[in-house]
Amino acid sequence: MAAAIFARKGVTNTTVRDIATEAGMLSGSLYHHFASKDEMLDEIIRNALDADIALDEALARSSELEPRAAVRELLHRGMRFAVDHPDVSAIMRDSSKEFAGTATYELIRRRDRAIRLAWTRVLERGVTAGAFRADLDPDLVFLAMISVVISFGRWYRPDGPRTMDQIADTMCDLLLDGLANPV
Amino acid sequence: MAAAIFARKGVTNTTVRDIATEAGMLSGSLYHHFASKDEMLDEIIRNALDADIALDEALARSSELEPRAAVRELLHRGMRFAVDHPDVSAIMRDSSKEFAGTATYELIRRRDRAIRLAWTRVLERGVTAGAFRADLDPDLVFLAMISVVISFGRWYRPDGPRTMDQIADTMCDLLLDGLANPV
Amino acid sequence: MAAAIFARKGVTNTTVRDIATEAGMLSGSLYHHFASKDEMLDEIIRNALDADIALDEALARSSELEPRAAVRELLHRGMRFAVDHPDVSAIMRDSSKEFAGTATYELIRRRDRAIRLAWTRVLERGVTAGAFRADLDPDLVFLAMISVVISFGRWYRPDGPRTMDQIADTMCDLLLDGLANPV
Amino acid sequence: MAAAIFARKGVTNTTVRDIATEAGMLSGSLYHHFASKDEMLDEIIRNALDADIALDEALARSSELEPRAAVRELLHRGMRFAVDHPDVSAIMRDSSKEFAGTATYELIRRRDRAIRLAWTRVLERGVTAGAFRADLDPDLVFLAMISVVISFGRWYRPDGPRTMDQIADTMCDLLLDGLANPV
DNA sequence: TATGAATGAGAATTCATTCAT
DNA sequence: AATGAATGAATTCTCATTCAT
Repeated sequence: MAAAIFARKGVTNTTVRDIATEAGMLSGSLYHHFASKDEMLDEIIRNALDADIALDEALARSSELEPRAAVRELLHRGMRFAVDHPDVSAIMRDSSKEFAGTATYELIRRRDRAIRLAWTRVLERGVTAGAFRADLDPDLVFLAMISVVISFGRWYRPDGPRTMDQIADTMCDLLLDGLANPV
Repeated sequence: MAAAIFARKGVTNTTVRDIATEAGMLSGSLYHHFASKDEMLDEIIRNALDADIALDEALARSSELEPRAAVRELLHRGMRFAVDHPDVSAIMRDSSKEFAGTATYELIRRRDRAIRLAWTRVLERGVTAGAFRADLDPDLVFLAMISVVISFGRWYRPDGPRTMDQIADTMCDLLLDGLANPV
Repeated sequence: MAAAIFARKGVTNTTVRDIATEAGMLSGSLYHHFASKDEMLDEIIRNALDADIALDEALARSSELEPRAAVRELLHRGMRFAVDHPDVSAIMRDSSKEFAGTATYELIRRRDRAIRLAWTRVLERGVTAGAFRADLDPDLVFLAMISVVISFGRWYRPDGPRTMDQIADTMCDLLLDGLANPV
Repeated sequence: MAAAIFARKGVTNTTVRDIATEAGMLSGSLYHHFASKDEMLDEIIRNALDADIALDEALARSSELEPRAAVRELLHRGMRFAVDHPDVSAIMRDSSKEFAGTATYELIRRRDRAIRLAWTRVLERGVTAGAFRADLDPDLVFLAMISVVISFGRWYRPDGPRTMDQIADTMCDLLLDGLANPV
């Protein structure tokens, strides 16, 4: 509820009164449920990320999938999060600068690191296995892929013409095999 | 000067006093030079975009490059803008929600449309010429590529180990030919 | 409360802090009760005028009084308003220029028109009935009488030596029969 | 020049920049001609009133006119001032509250007293001479007449259908002989 | 739990005034 | 004399937060 408003207007531009009105009460009443606006934000972010971070960290350790399938898995997972938590995705993508330096922000950075680690493992294993090209800087490959996932949340509409899975598949096709026809 | 602070802290979180202090004066003194905070932002965005939009609109009309070269050109152009105007890039990427509905925002949207049109033309011609795969939804290809360009501004550091051109080239290699080794 | 300060110092010269201090609170606290300084003024004016305008408009339509009695009635009514709403009278008389162009100002002009219409009807009927001189420009007669009513609010003191009714009666005597002794 | 702006917008609502712009210079440049905004106002008022006050004070002492003619003279004189000094009239009528307590304001009050004195003398002599009715409170007669003069400046337009002298004559007719037809 | 009144620390903006050039 | 940059105090308004009821 508050998450949706944070996502729509940005965290700073959302007033406590905005949230209270949406919740059908007065702004002072919110403080019976939350200690502060910051705590509301923190709870929203934490609820969405805690399970996700655990998963990412596990993923970085295990993952026995074949390289191409692993890439597909990671891309799907990334997009799935944006679909499951559209508000939190929007807040992290568009507003996180507004709370830089807070514990909440650190949580987001921890997740970013977990994701980077998981992807890096997958990309390394692909190269080692000969499935992936060795001439591409793996940092940049990661950045390209995560860019697609991050931006996905910006334009994806659940009621649009393509399902998330179709989109993820197409993006995988593009990233794995390229836009160009083989010569 | 103001642009850098807007970029670093977000537009709403930047106070007029922040800008004035950075400029070595008191907040009221700024109004000798600008009519309002909004006007300051508008001038910053407009200065950066006016020339760029003209270029994008021209590009959408002409461009006789061979498809692969055209994709390289567009990616370079996009990243070049982020390098030349890092603050404006950051503001547009992270803060534009904060001034949705203003004339300044409309300017940004106009540029977005010009860019989309230019890319779309290039991708269509590539498919027609047989250079690009016809099985990939061109909207999604565009979105993948623009995602890479947008996110590029988020992590690129001018004093980093790779030049912008190297990064752009690698991203083109990836997007054109794919991550996977041909079988 | 706010009305008295507006009346004493003028609207522009009254600060929100002035009003808040008088009300025993801080300036920001006023905004719990009013959306803006303008709204405060508007409510003050509107509360005083709404009923009065209705009355004036009714008066312009009906009124079957004998001409001399009708003039007395109008003069009494005008002065009565200044006595009942001394602050609003003062604001309208001395400060209305400060909010020219607002909806509040239009309300005042609407009342002015209603009053002029009511007076004009009375004066016309008096002339037709032969009770009033036909050689005096009725516009000027109206302006003379309304001038007396408007200025009345400037100097009348409720605790002064004469009651409002006495004053109104004297003014009627003067305006109806003149200062000079008949020859 | 400044007087016209003060008159139109009110003193407080007129900025030094408004005046400077009208004078074709920048606000700082005005201070080579005037020490302060207050001084500008003071000079404007003083220029108009100094001669007038002297005249009023002389009038209060001398004046050998016959009572009816004296009333006509005073009314004409009052309206003449409003015609000759429309801006100063407007400032005194509408804005003087804004500078209550200043030396400039005292000057205005001094003129008010001189005028009241002159009128009072005339009215007293008229009653003594049997030309004016003795049953009308002379304070109120004065207030009625000065009200007409003050308000005159509010609505008089030099390019209107009636000249000032015609208006003054009609007002004298009304005030001296009354609105009602003699019975 | 909820209300509604109040707080207090800013926020953007205005404006008379100063002053070096 | 005029400019243009800067000042600093004041103004309206916002908003997270508190607290008695």
